[in-house]
Parts: sequence; C-alpha cells; structure tokens
Amino acid sequence: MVTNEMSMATVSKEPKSGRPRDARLDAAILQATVELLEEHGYFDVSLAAIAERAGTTTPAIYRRWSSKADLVVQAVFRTEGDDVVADTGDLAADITTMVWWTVEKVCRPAGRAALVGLLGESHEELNGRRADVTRVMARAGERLERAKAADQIRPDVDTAVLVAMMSGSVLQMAVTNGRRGVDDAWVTALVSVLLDGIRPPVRSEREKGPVAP
Amino acid sequence: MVTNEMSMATVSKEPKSGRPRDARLDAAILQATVELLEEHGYFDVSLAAIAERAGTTTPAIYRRWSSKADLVVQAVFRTEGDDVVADTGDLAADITTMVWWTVEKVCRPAGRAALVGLLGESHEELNGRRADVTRVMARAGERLERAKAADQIRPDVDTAVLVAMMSGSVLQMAVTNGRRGVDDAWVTALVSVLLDGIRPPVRSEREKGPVAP
Amino acid sequence: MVTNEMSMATVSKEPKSGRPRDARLDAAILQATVELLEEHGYFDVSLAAIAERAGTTTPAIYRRWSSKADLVVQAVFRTEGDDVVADTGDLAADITTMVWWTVEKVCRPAGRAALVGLLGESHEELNGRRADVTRVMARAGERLERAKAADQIRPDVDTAVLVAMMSGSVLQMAVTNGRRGVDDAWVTALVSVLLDGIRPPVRSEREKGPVAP
Amino acid sequence: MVTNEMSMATVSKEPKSGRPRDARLDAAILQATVELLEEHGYFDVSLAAIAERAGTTTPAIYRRWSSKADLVVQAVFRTEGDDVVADTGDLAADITTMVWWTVEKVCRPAGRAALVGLLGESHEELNGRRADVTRVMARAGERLERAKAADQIRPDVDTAVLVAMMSGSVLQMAVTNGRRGVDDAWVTALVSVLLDGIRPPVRSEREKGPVAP
DNA sequence: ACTTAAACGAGACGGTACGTCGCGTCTTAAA
DNA sequence: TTTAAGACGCGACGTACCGTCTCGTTTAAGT
Repeated sequence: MVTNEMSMATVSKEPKSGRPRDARLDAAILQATVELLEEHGYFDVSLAAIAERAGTTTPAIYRRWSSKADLVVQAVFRTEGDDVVADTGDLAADITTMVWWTVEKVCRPAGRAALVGLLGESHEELNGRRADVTRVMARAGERLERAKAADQIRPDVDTAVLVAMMSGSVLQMAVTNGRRGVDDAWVTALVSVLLDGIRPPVRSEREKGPVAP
Repeated sequence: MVTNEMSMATVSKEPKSGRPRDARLDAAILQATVELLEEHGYFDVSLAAIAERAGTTTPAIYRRWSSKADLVVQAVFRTEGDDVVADTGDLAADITTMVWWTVEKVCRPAGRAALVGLLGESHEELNGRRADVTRVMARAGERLERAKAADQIRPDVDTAVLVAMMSGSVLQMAVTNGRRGVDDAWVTALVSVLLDGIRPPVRSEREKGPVAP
Repeated sequence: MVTNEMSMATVSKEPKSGRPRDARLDAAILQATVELLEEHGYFDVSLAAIAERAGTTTPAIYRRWSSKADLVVQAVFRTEGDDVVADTGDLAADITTMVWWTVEKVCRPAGRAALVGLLGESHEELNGRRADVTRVMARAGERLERAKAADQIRPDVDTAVLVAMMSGSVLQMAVTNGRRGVDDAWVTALVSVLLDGIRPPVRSEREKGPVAP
Repeated sequence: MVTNEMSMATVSKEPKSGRPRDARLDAAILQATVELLEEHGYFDVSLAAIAERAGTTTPAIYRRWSSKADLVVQAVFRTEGDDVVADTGDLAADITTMVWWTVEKVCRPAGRAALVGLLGESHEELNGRRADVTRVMARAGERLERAKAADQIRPDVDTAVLVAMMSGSVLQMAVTNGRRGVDDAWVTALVSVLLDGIRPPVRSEREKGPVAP
C-alpha cells in the first residue's frame, strides 16, 4: 500500500505545535513550477520566479522541498502510481496506455526539465528524488508480471527490461525530438515491435533453404 | 562522407585572418570537462574548475563554446558517427554493439551530465547541440534500413522506432539506475525482445495442434 | 547637526524588515580597501582581492557600494566633516591644520586612488560620490566665513576660492609629486602666501620715501 | 631648448629601416582619444573604440603608446611648454593667462580623464608620463623667478608653491565642480588672493588698539 | 631589381577583472 | 512554529576590455 505522505526527499517532518502550514501554498507552488518550466525550461526558471507566481517567497518553498531539483521532480512526477497502470486484461491496450502516460509526462518541456532534476547530481542521494518514478515503474512491472503469469508474455522475458523499453523509447524521443514525431502511429509501431519483435515471421522456414548471403 | 569541421554548436567559424586558435587548449578543455563531470556531476562542476584543470581561463572556453551546456554535450557526444555503427552482417551482433556503445556513453556520470545539457533549455535553439546525437542515430537507422533491405527485419517496422528503443532503453536505465543493472544479461534480454518480441510462440491457433518440437 | 546615516552614494536604504546587514563586513571591506590601495594603486587592486582580504566575496561589496569607484572614494574620504575643521580662533593655525588634513588624505597612494574614483567617469551622476568631499569643503568655507566676520579676512575675498587654493595646492602636489616635496616648509610657505600674497610690501609710492623702519 | 621627440613613455624608437610609421595615424588617434574622452570619460572609453574612430586598430595604437593611460595623458597634455607661458612683463596678466590655460586643459571631461592616467598607478614608473605636465610647470616657475628677480614678488616666496597654488586651485575645481563655477570672476579672485593675500591691509594698525575678543 | 625590415589592416587570442544572477540561509515581526 | 517580507553570504556565470600575437600585405630604405 502506498502511503499518502510526501516523498522522503522533502523536508517536512509534521511538527507537533505552532502555526499550521498553509496547504494552498503547496498547490500554488507546484502549479507555478510546472507552468514556468513549460514556458522557460529548467535553467531559465528561478525559485524567486516560482515563488512570485505562487504568491509567496522562497523560504516558504524551502520549508517544503530541499532544493530546486527536488521541487521540479516532485512537481512533474508526483503520483501514487496506482492511477497510472491499467489492467483491462488486454495486454496490448494496457501497454499502449502506459506508453501514452509516459509521453504525457516526459515529452513536454516540464517533463524534460524534471529529467534534469533527476540527472544533475552524481551522488546517489537522489534515490529519494526518484521515488515517484521508480514506484510507477514498479507498478508497470507488476502488471507485466501478471501478464507473464497469464501466458501472454514469454516466460523467459525480463519484465524490468520491458519497462525500460516502454518508457525509455519515449524518453529518447523527448531528448532528441521534443514532442514531434510521437503520435499514434509511432506508439502503435513501438507496441508492435514490443509484442512481436522485428524478425520476419517467415524467416524460420525460409532460412532453412539456400538463402543468398 | 563526414566532413572534418566542428559541430555547428561551436562558436568559431574558421576565420580568414587573425591569430589562430590554440588547438591544444581545445583538447585540454574537452578532456578536463569529461574528467570533472565523471567526478562531480553537472551542477557541481564549474567552468572555472574546468578552465583551471585545462590550464586556461573561462573566456577561452566561451570563445569556443556558447555555454556550459554546449561544452558538456560536445565533450561527451562529439563523434563522427562512422566509428559507432558496425555492419558485420550479423544483425543481432551489430545491435548488441550499438547498445553497448550507448551504454558506454550514457550510463556514466559524464553521460548523465551531458543529458542535462541536452534537456536544460526549452527553446528549440538547441537543435545544433543535438547534432552529434542525431547524427549517430541516423547512422544506426541506415544500418537497420540495410537489414530491412536484406530481409532481416519485417518490412513494416519503422527503423526510427527501433533506434529509439535501442538507445532509449539504455537512457531509461541511466536516469533511474545509473549504471547498476546494466550488464551482459540485461543487454542480451533487450536484444532478444527487440528481435523476437515478447509474445509467446503460440502461433495463433494452428500451432497449438500436434506440432511438437 | 550631522546625521549618522551613510552617504547617499551607497546602495542600502535602511530596510524595515529582513536580515540585517553584517556591520563588521562593512568595516572589514573599507579597511581592506584602504590597505590594498596603499599597497598597489587603483588599477592594480581588484574587488576580488579586497573581498578576499575582508573575508567575504564581491557580491557582498556590490550590495553596499555601486561600483569600485564608489567604494574607493568612500573608503578614503568618508567623514562627517566636523572632525576635520578646527576653529581655535587662530586663523593661520587653523588653515595650517586644514592643509595638513588634506595632505594626509590626498598625498598617499590611497588618496590618489580615491581621486581616480572621483575623476574616472564623466557623467554628472557622481555628484553623490563627491558628497563627502564637498561636505568637508563646506565646513572649511564656514570656518573662513567666520574669520571674515571677525575681520581676519578681507571682506571682498571669496572664501570658496580660498578653500580651492588650500586643498588644490595639495592636490597638485599629489598628482605630480606623490608625497615628496610636501613638508613643513612647504605648508608654511603655502599658508604664508595665502595670508599675505606674493606682492612685496612696497605700499605703492608713498612708502618708497624716507620711511625707513 | 625642448627637443621635438615624443615623451619617453612612448614605445617608438626610430628604427633605421622598414616601412615608416604613418604620421596621419598618430594625429587621428590622438584626436579620437580626446573626442571620446570628452564624451564618455576614462572608464567608458575603450582602446577599440578609439581605434575604430581613428580608422585603425589597437595594435597600431600599442605601437605608439605603451598603455591606455599613457595615450590618454599624451593626448591631453602633450605640449612643448613654450607656447603656454606668456611673459608680457605684466605679472598679474601673465598669471591670469597661465590660470586660464590650466582651466582649458583640466576643467573638461578629457582633462579629468587625463588625470586618471596620471594617478592610477602607484609605482613611480609614471614619471615619464608626467613629463609634459612637469615641463609646463617648470616653464611657469621660470616665469615667476624672473618676476622675483624684477622685484615683483617677495624674495622669500617659493615659486614652486606658487605654481602649485595656481594650477592646483583649478584642479580642485575640476575634481569637485567640473567646469561650473570657474569663470572670469573666479579667476580674478584667485589672482587677487595670490597677489595680495587674504589679510586685511588695515589690520596692522587697527590691531594695535583695544580690539574686543 | 632584389632583399630586408618594419608598419599596416584585420581579427582573434589569453587572461584579469568586472558586475550580475540565483541558490539556499537567516532575521525580524506578525499571526 | 509558521507565515510574509526581504536581505544576506557566496558560488558561479558570462562579458568587457587590455595588451599581445599571428597572419598576409604594403611601403620604404639599403644593397
């Protein structure tokens, strides 16, 4: 079960007394963050600008998130994960759904910016920051495991690799193409290869014959 | 044929007169950049530190590259592309080679940092910065097109999607796992799915009959 | 009455809230400035060097002074003016005192550097920067006006011209000689001419007769 | 006799062979320097701007002058000195002439900028740069010595102090007032004090009586 | 006429220093 | 103990400009 508290990367510690935190500020800050990232990109958005648009100040942000990278990642990727992964029984349809969810998250300026927050520091302290992302990937993995149990997936396939292929392909487009090129046909093609591979089905029989070099 | 001139992302334009640029500084700066990124990550490396290790100063860097992001991307991804993509005739082996090349580039601290340079700005002026990356991807696409022409790939498969899957899967690991988890078994599994898909060899209904191996 | 607030040339404006400025940094910066100017001269002193000696950084300087020229002028000439101008009743002695004050300020490397700050920009915005200097000159002018009222100075003499002569003569030595040549004899000679002029005591024609002493 | 060669602060060494220096460039550079200083002040004039206005390049400037300060001082103060100091026999008139010459040189933006060149460095290498200035002052001193020999000046007066008073008073106005305040009346008042001092002439007799405190 | 030598325009170089931006912290006073 | 308000210290950034250098060309003087 996923708890409802915020990621461990945040600062909050649920104090016992004193003036309570204004919950509306949390929402305003997150929304302002996404909006500004959408408009200007990671480097060209300052916390002062976020604070201003949210109608507050930078210390109020730092009371909630430990750094700019932390805020940005949370603003874009915060989710429980349950709502993301469908299980309709139709594997192809569910994979398509998951791919589209990734596209929505990652193939937009704000999503690209959030990746910066995930990549900028080298030390492994950012595992907390990756919590939301890895949780979603775990959900997707579970869905695929069920498919494997239901004989919809070859038993020797590593579902972790599948998840990496599904979301990674979209990631690659996000890095090199932004959003252009990612449309229905592209997603369909991706799912098709995922399901059936690239090898021509006739090959198994044909190759037995005298194939030219 | 690949020309020998530098990427368009750089500033210089091969002047007709004037004092020539010190080529050793170019090399020293690029090397220092990769070294420091390997040690500290994008945000924890300053241009002043790069300049110091290269034995020069920041203006010398800005004369060659337009920004920190530009320098970092070039330092990591600069390549002609020819040397990257193998064509031995063995499709599975060549795909494996290309995947490993991506792993070497992207699953290390310096590679992650280069991604930051590719993702940090939103405006589309960074197309020049992506030149090296897209060139390599284009080479890989050509290799796959030849495979398709040789009937090693289903004719309805979009090779651009394939390339995104090959490199994107690695990218996903770089973002969420750093390097851990990417080993021979992982690459083998990736290539396996790419070639054969994930669907079990049910061969619809007809193969469910007495066609035992 | 002289207020205790800082010169208008500074940036700060006494805010109502917010973190208070560290007053020790103000003092440390001013002292470091004078020390380094004394050692190296205007152009050979960098704000980074000043900051380092003061144990801080350049932005902390720019938060307090608007430019290098501004800082240098304030560091050397900051004064209330009251402490400068003596009024013992003895006009010759008081003029001598004022001249020596000017010598101390202006005939040393730091003083010469401060003049650079006063002269380097052409636009008339540096009137604020001249505030301290003109305040002292105004004090001196008042002292001389009192002497005029006490019949110690010819009523047709412009005291502003006198002030210019007193301090300007020293200035001239500062520009062309540094400190050498400015000693007791020099100051005595200056005061002597100021008091009695250069014309020999011929007393027109009538004194040329048999009015032997 | 004053030689016609340039100041020792310059770079030129009169080579025996090679392409001769273009004398029109010398003039164009000097003129451009004064013009730009007049418009923008020392700090806001770059050698590149001077070179551009003179229709040449910075290396051509550095072939002639050793530094920016050197160029600026020469551009403003270069003179033989003979043409400056009049000797009409009328001491008051000649002093007035000398004062006005100083005013013309120093009470303008370019003159103020030239002072920066004279003051900016602390080490005594700039004695060469002061050559023109000290030469003029020496001429003025000679003129005053002749007046002393002709009994127009008290024999105990130090003429060097007089020169400092004449030009220094103007200098002071240049530093604190720019040009405003320096007019006919001001110069007349200055010369008047110089000639007759500030002490009221009646005083010698009056003070012998019972003067109130 | 050929060589030598230096100045020329053009333009970029290396590097010091500058002045600014922005992150994350801190202080004050009110709620 | 939070809030709003605002400035702080400081690391880093990207730029301006000084003074130098490398070209390829031009100009004169010496051979």
